[in-house]
Amino acid sequence: MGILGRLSFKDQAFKLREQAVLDATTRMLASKGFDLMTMDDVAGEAGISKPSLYKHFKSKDELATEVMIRLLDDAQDFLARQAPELSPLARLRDLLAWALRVRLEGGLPFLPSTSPQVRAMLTRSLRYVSRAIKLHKMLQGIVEQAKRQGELQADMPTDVILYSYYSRTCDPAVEYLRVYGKYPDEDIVRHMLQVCFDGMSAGRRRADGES
Amino acid sequence: MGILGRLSFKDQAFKLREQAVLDATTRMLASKGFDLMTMDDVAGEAGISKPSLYKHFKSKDELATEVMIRLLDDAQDFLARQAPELSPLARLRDLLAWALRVRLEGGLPFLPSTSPQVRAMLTRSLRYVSRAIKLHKMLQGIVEQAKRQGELQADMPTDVILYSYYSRTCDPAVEYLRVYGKYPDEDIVRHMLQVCFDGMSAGRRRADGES
DNA sequence: AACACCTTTTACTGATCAGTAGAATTTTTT
DNA sequence: AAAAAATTCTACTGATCAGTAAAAGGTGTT
Repeated sequence: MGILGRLSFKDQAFKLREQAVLDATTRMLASKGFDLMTMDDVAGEAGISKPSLYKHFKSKDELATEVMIRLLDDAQDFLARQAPELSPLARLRDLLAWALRVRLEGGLPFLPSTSPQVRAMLTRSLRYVSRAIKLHKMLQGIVEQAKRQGELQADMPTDVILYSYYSRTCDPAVEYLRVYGKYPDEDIVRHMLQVCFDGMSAGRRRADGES
Repeated sequence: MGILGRLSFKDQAFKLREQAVLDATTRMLASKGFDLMTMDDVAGEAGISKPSLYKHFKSKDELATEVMIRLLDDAQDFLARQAPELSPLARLRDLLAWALRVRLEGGLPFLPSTSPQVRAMLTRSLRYVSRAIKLHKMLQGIVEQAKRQGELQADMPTDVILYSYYSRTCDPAVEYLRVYGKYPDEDIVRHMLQVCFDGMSAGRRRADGES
């Protein structure tokens, strides 16, 4: 009777619509933030009705959480696809550049720095937390490698480096540079990377790819 | 008839209560953020009733704006009181350390990085904006001085430095270092300053007070 | 002690918004 | 083309919360 075929076909269409909803949510979260984003907004932006939206995600929290999970998965993918000959520092630079470009293209900040309730919401999701931990451990490994190879300051605790690194992905300086500084996107990425890795003080030379 | 005396006495009590309200709002904003903070919260925290609260501030927006204005005034005061023999870079370090300590003591992040609507609310307030501009110009002068004296990277645009500097005052790394890293406050301040001015990369020596 | 002023309490309005129910309509399948 | 499925539309519920009104209760002033 082709039941399996029919179901999988429906499922495919369903999944496509689901991705469209996630895309719409990403745009809305980036532009209005979680609190000001309404489910009517999302439904309108995705081109479906609110009741249909609830067929996909059973609450606003779940919807936002899934968006963040997809973002973490994308980051994980990016890391996995990096050229293996890159030095640890180059990998970190590369990932941060990717995250900043995602944001500049209307994507989301990576980290739920925004508000306490959003952070609480995410930490309630096991699926989110397990992915965050996995990514964290991966980056921890890279940072420690970079320290051993003399690319990062060895006397700076790894978690200090990592938390600062994460914070750069949601750094408000990005928006200020775009809105008030009127820099093109690539300049913004370049400057953010330089400030992140080299700081503001004078008297420094970039060590780039000295593997 | 002592009318002036009576009025000024009442006024004094009124102003005292007003400061208490601002303190309470600061705490609530720091803990729950603007959206989750209710006027009942603030009234309760300040120990007065909601209608009394509205005798002081005619809306939630105005209340939050006044808190931010007071914060900018405090920053301005801090700058004005700095020892004049400090080098420009030392002044910047000093001010950032102050801002971070304010936050660690339960104060507010300096910058409305939090949400688009909060930023919009603030930019609608002339009193806020004029203070922000004044502080910005002051810091701009200090940064340019520091660049001329070779303390900051001269080839980095001043606005890039400034926006990154502002962002450090509301950097979520602070909270991560406290909650997950369990560092004492002074270590957090020290690490934040080091990351801000020297970056993460290796091969750098601190130039501290080389005026 | 009487008065005037402020504050509190209680209770309300009106708006917004998450989430849902059920009828009408479109699309897909056969 | 008819049947079956999903989707959309309209309208609703219930909760939250900013902001307000008006009566009741304090507090200090004279």
